[in-house]
Amino acid sequence: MPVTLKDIARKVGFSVTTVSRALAGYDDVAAKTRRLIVQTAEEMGYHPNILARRLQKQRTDTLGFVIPTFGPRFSDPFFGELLAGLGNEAAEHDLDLLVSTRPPDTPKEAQAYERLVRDRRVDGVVLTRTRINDARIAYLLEHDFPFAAFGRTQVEEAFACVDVDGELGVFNATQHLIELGHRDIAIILPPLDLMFTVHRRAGFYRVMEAHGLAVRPEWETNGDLTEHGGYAVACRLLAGARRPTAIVAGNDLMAIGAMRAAREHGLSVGRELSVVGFDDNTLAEHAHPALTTLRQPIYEIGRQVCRMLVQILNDEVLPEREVLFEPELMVRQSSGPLPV
Amino acid sequence: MPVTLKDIARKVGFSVTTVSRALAGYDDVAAKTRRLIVQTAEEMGYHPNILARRLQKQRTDTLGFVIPTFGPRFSDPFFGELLAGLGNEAAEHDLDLLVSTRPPDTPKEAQAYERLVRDRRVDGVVLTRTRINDARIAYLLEHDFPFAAFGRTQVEEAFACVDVDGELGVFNATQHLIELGHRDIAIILPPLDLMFTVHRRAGFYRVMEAHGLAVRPEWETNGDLTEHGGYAVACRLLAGARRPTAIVAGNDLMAIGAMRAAREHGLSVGRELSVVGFDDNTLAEHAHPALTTLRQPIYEIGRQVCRMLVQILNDEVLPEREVLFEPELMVRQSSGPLPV
DNA sequence: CTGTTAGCGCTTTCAT
DNA sequence: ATGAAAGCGCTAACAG
Repeated sequence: MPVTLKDIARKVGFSVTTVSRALAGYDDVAAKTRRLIVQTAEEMGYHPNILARRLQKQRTDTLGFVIPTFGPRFSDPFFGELLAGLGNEAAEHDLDLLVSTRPPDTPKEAQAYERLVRDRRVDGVVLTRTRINDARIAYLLEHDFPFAAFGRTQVEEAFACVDVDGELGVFNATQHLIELGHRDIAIILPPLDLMFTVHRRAGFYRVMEAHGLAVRPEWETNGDLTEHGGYAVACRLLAGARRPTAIVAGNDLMAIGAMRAAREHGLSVGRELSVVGFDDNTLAEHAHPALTTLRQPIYEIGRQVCRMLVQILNDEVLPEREVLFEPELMVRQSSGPLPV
Repeated sequence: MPVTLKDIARKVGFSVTTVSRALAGYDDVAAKTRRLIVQTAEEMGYHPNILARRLQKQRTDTLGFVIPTFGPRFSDPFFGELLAGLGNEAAEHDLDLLVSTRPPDTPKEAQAYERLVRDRRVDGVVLTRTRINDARIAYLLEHDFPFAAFGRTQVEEAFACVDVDGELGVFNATQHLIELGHRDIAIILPPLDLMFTVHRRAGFYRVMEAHGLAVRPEWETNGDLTEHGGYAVACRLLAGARRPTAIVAGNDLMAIGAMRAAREHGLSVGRELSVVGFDDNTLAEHAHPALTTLRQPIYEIGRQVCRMLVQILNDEVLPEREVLFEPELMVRQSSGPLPV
């Protein structure tokens, strides 16, 4: 049986109240008494029952995070890094992190959020991969539940979020291709319901237009953010009558799939076909050829989102409601000059 | 303010106790009363305060999982998949999953476990990457705290665990290389303190001996399980006076690093140098060349470990204390016949 | 079948 | 400076 306040109180001959206050560091306890209590607690190996404390304080001191997964194999290293950032920051604030994995935009996912919110299992939640019409956000807003998101959205109400400037990123990456001489550029966008697709698509259109290039409709495609998806879409792209000379992929995983497709079509990546990705996950550098991509500081983003959520929970005013990071173009060997 | 039992009791004119029992499904409540109560609870939108319930029951209904991470970038997709298995199985038992990320075998990691165990934040924990002298296991055993592990170990006491037969795996993979004609085989083992290194190493020695081949000491190396680590070790291996014709890597990430090193040394992987990995993560299939590796059913393992832990928590007897999966050799293009 | 009473372990008025 | 008492919301032993 663990030691309770009552046990200590009995031992030192003071009331539970006084023991509680002494340990909590209130200043209305005699110095001598406090010393005695603190030392006794130490000796007895006292550790507060957090369940009791939580009930009393009506706070769980826990944050929730539902990771969007497709199959059982949630492979994107992206989430691992985000999770680490979130968790480490949470730990610094003495908060626990409750994690579950659910397929996005499904009843199962909705249930996971309901569980967190209406059963009050957590004090706040972190969202990622925001969607254009995001039921999660609507739900959280409606229930006035604290949250912060990695990703902006289009709802009226303002909420705390962190994002990477995907429009700028794709603009820069595509411009890099154009500077290399490419004109026939295809894009494999993420799924259309995702918010960051909107930005990346906008960046693509903006840069193409800026250079007087047309976006060929059959070259604007969508993939599911997996290697397999990228591979499949790239196969279609390369099987067409007219082939693009460069492909902008919505993330590194799809870029890797696209490179594989290129090889199978007998194209040398970086020479006959250029490919750029987005994320700069650890694979990118070690892929063959090394992948030109846009670096997102995911770990930092995780920390930042968490920090904002903590501020909300502490009723602090956020210095800025929306924090935008700039992706950094990492030029490697998967992109090269247009062969003449 | 959320609806409480008291609110319902007041409304229906029964005591809190009766309401509690009716809702809990006890059969000592009049059918009519129960119907009234259940319906009223429904109408009022009642949801139990789980904090109160937890305090009363002295159970958290939560499982803990500390992911071993090195830098901030915990990239191994391995953990993502394990997490999904764990979390989904936990959800089916109505348990929450508390996750944190800590560098293995450090004070920070020890603190994370103490937090979970002595603050009673969870009912049980899941371990992964067991170590030869595993302080975590010693700690949990000493405190009689329920846990289940992915990975065996060498402590006296028995505990519930799931593992993959790494000895068999490496035996088979290496045998595959030998059958292809390879004699000069190097191995990049995981760090020496990890338990699975012991098994994989044993498999390597056993198969080499079975074929009358010597293990050259300078070809038995260790890497840190990252692409970078595999790359660095392979570079050393390939810079030696005498080169191996095949490399067995401790996991897929290191194998990918090794392949990169090979390319930089002008070697064609699968022809001039064969490489095999371990895990079969999603990259393996999409790497270039596609990686020959050993498939571990990580997601299933996650579920299994969780299932065992749940059984322990329910005081059920485990059908088997140790569950061993067989890895499956996936032959792809990174391994090929020894060139003549 | 239902209610009374007690208690999980802690925090927090409010007296003294 | 300290203690008594109440209460967070729920469950459970015991009466009746």
